[in-house]
Amino acid sequence: MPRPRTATIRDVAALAGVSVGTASKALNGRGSLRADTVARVRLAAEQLDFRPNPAARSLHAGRTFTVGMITTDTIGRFSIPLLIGAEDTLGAGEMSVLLCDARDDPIREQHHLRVLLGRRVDGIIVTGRRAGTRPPVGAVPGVPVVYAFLASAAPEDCSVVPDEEGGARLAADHLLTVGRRRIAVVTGPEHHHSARVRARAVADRLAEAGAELVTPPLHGEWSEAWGRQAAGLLLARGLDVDALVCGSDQIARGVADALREAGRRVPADVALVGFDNWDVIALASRPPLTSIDMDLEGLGRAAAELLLRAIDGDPQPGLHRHPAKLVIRDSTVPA
Amino acid sequence: MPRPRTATIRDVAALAGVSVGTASKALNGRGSLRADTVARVRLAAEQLDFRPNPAARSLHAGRTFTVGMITTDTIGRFSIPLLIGAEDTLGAGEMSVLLCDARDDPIREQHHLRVLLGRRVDGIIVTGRRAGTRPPVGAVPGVPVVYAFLASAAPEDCSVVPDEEGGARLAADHLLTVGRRRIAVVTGPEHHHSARVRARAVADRLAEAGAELVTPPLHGEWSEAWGRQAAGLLLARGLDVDALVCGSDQIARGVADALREAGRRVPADVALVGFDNWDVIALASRPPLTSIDMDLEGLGRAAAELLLRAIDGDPQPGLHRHPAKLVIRDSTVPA
DNA sequence: CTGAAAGCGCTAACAA
DNA sequence: TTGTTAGCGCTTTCAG
Repeated sequence: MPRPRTATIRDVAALAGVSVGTASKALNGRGSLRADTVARVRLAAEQLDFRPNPAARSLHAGRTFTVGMITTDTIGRFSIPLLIGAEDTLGAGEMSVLLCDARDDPIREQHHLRVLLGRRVDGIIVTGRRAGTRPPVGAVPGVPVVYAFLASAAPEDCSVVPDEEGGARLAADHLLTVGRRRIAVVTGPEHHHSARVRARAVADRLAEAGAELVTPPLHGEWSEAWGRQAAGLLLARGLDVDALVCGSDQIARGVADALREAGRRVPADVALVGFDNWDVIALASRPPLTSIDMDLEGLGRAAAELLLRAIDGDPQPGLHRHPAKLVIRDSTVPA
Repeated sequence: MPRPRTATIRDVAALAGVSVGTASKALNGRGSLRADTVARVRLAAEQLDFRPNPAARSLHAGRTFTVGMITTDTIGRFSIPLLIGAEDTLGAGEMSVLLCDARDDPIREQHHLRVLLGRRVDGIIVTGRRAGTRPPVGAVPGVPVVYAFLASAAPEDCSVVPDEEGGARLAADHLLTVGRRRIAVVTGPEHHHSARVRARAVADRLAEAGAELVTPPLHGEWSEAWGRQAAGLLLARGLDVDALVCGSDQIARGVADALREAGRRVPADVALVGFDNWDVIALASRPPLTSIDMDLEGLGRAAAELLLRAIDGDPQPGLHRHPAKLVIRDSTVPA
């Protein structure tokens, strides 16, 4: 099945009546050529729909104009927006993205890393499911690596992470602004970095405003079921709470359901802020959830930009925080 | 920033004390060489961590061992599992995947197509958000294309789609098996291909069993809100229904919530089957949803296999249906 | 201003 | 059994 041979620069040169060298210069704007020569070559290239063979180009340039993206997060909820953002800014240049899914398996990750290096990618973006930090990928001689969403444990590596603390402060801020003072936190497992960081940030922000959490953070799973259970706990204790900051939209939605079923009104009696701004959850909730959006797509773009700079010889090592945004919906401010 | 030059085959040959041609043969098992020569070359390659330069290999072979995957579905809920499946089987060989996100924009799609062809990919997988068929991508001279999840409108193209009809029949079958006879359908928009196909398949299966739908399919949005609304409608009409097949898990979850809040028990009074087996929804529902799983990851693998065959000169044109699976949970069979 | 030729790293004829 | 060489498509000196 011989693919119709794509036009080579020799074909272009022949059609334009020049040598290959001249054709190359004309197409790349190198050297100095007569204007009409350039025009003739350009025309010939156009007619033949000439596309330079990237293999040949790479062979010469020592670059592949390709970056690898290796993700640990099989589920994809977090890596997808990241990937989209990264692909967007990389594709805007002439970079393409090689995708690898390591499925949370260090062996597979190492395998993919070798494959990517074998393919001579110009750079690598590493991402994965939520966690505080991760061990750096192995030795990658001369190929820049940017960690996105979760940071490398090596502080000199380049990492871009969501500003979870800032996001949590935004949530607290917002609740204070709408007049709430008796605030509690319902979040994920205590051993989970995000859960701890966000809870503490809320507490800190309240402290700055002269308030404090009504009760220590309630830790559980990242699930609606835990949200329902936590709401039950709070109600059973008879706590006087007028707002909750939840560690995820799923938790917030569970809380909303349980409160409604217990006859409490959201937000009239209790205002609710979620985290992640995961539309499927936040919009389906009754009422729709105010939520903190980590702007993962923007984070992906930022990671891609850092990688491009590193590839261009201008690395920006260290930890970069990407700001979160507050998205206001009915669970704090009724329509 | 000169990357530490990776070892070339010349280095290997020099270290092993042979010519490059011999080294090449030794490494690729070509020609006939003395065993100890082969061993010596292999050892040298090992020591130098030699990786053949793919650009050079491509230049010679006229292949890139790369396939493009171009997705229209920005949201990613459907394309992600597909992508994972495809990446899995492609990566198992020596193929890598170039990812492109067209964001549901024909212009971007065309752009990415040109980029992929410019990169001389060996094949292309096209996927996108749910719909019946889509216009074939433009002329792709000699590069095999497989459409996954949604079919090309051109019947001679190779497409792999979920067997939605079979899935819907599974749902009906299951309800009949657990003794339900008064069955209705709540699904997505009437103009939506999947909604129509699934509803009709349920009706057909019931007809085969000598039953019929209690009421014509209820069409609405693919949302929980519509599920709640539809349940309200059914209750208001006082219909005697003992099971519902829903067009999506979201609809099913909305139905479940509304039924519960109206005092009906699921599944004791009304059994519920969803569609998509989207764990976030199906598991969070009260009760967890029995659902039809389209096995998108398997579908992605199937698409990749078809593409590999086409690349190897053995194309399988036409429409291929990938079977769906029934996943039983509490909404039809209580724990 | 243009052409000829070398070379990027590798494979595959062909010679030895 | 091994070495030599041409050539994949392109860019880039270096001559002309």
